[in-house]
Amino acid sequence: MGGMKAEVASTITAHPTIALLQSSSLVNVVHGELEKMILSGTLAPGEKLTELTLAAKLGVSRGPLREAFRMLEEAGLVKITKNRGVFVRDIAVDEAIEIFDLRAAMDELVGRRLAENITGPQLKEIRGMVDAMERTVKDKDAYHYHLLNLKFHDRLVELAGNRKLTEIYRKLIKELSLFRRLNLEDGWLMPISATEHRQIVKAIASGDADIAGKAMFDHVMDSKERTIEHNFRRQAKAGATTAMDHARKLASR
Amino acid sequence: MGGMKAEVASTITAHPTIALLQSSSLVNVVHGELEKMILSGTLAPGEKLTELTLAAKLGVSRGPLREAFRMLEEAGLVKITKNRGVFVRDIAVDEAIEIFDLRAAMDELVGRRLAENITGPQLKEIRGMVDAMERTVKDKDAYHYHLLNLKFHDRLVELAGNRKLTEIYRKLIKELSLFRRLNLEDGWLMPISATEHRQIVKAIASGDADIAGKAMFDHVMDSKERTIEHNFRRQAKAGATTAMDHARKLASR
DNA sequence: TTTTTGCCGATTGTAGACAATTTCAGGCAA
DNA sequence: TTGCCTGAAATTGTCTACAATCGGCAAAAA
Repeated sequence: MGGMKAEVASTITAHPTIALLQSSSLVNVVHGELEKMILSGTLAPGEKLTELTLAAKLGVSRGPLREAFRMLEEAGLVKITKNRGVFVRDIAVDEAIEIFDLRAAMDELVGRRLAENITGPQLKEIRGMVDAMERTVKDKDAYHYHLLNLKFHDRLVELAGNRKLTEIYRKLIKELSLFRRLNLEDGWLMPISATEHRQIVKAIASGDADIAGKAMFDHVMDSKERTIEHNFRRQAKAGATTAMDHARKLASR
Repeated sequence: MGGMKAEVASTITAHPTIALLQSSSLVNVVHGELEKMILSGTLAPGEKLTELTLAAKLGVSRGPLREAFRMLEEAGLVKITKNRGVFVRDIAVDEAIEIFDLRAAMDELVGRRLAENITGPQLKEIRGMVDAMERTVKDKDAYHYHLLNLKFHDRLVELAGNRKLTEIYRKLIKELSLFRRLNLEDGWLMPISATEHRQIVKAIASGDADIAGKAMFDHVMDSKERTIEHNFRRQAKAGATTAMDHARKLASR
């Protein structure tokens, strides 16, 4: 009976279900759950998150919930106002522009790194992703195009091999998702975006850091222009004339 | 007495002391206090932060403290391990390198923006900062040089006019300060760094975005090389001399 | 009416209590 | 010695209770 413990002790990772329980406290679960709800729009920008209500809905007490709130605040997904409560954050146009500009600089770095270091199999992988995206364009499947687009860029950043860059990139993408509630509405720009993706891969494959960096940079900036423009059209339909001029002015930088 | 309500109602901000109390809860105060202690080294990398002990020392209960912990974790200053506790994070060399690379890309953006948009008074302001730094070089005052250097770069980022960029830049700088306590020991590179600062200002003043961006980028990358190199030397000598002795030795040259 | 004042319900801020887990010392057997 | 069990102490995870604050409503004053 004393001989079997050695194998157990040498096990680096326990059963996946056990490892899950070890890492996840209520705070982590609640944080993940809230993040999902916010990113999916179940909890809309501006919406108030009442502690007691949410705690009851999630089946936890207020303690863990409040800790999760603090994490989400630091991540920029909610805003906490003392004695008033927690609200899903709303990203204004000018902040979205700032994020795009920052992302462009980061993606330029990504392009440069990939041009210098990407391996054959990795190149094949991202080519496959572009192929998949083009198929969704043919099918006019805007939803899956959107998902693949997110995945494509996320993977590129990941392959650049800078974990801090990846971490911040993802944070920015999450914040941006609070700006564009247009997720499915941007189908009209699919073909353009898809073409640019081909060019990006080509530039990376060429091994020229300058060209690859510029391709990534330009792609993000184009994406910014299209998104802002789209947003301004939406607001125009809603009747906000002053905001529209402001948005256009900011976008023309 | 019925005529004064309009002015009162239109008052945006109350007395500063009241506004302070309105914005700062125990969580905010504790968070700020812990951040100061971590950044100053009072709480050293790797150190364990025990809830009960800290709560007693700060005079609060565990609730607010735990919320502050979550904020610090999200900011990358501490690491929380379930059922084990909270630890001041330790930045490894490879992570420091990643941060420098990322910072370089961001500062390149800063340089480009400043070259395009900086105003006369702003240019004068940063020239003044460079002057002040050169005076500390002459005085061999490494401490104040260090402070001015931080302030100089922070101000440049701020002047670039992208709040999201500023926010993330500051977060990175804080994390970087957890990478070995070299702060005061880097006096030996002051003259080089100071010269590069002049070049940066000159490049910005020229209005050429490419040149200014490159000046900023190169400066950060040089800084990275020097810091990493310095770190290696310190580790090599680590056995014989303490950090204090090492610093004194360098300063007395 | 219009404005103001005071109260009440709802919600958040903080503290303390209890449960669960880890850590570590000491003893025991191989 | 080495390894492992065991149990107590320390520490963290979670919940509940109480205090402080805010927003709105109704009654009183102008």
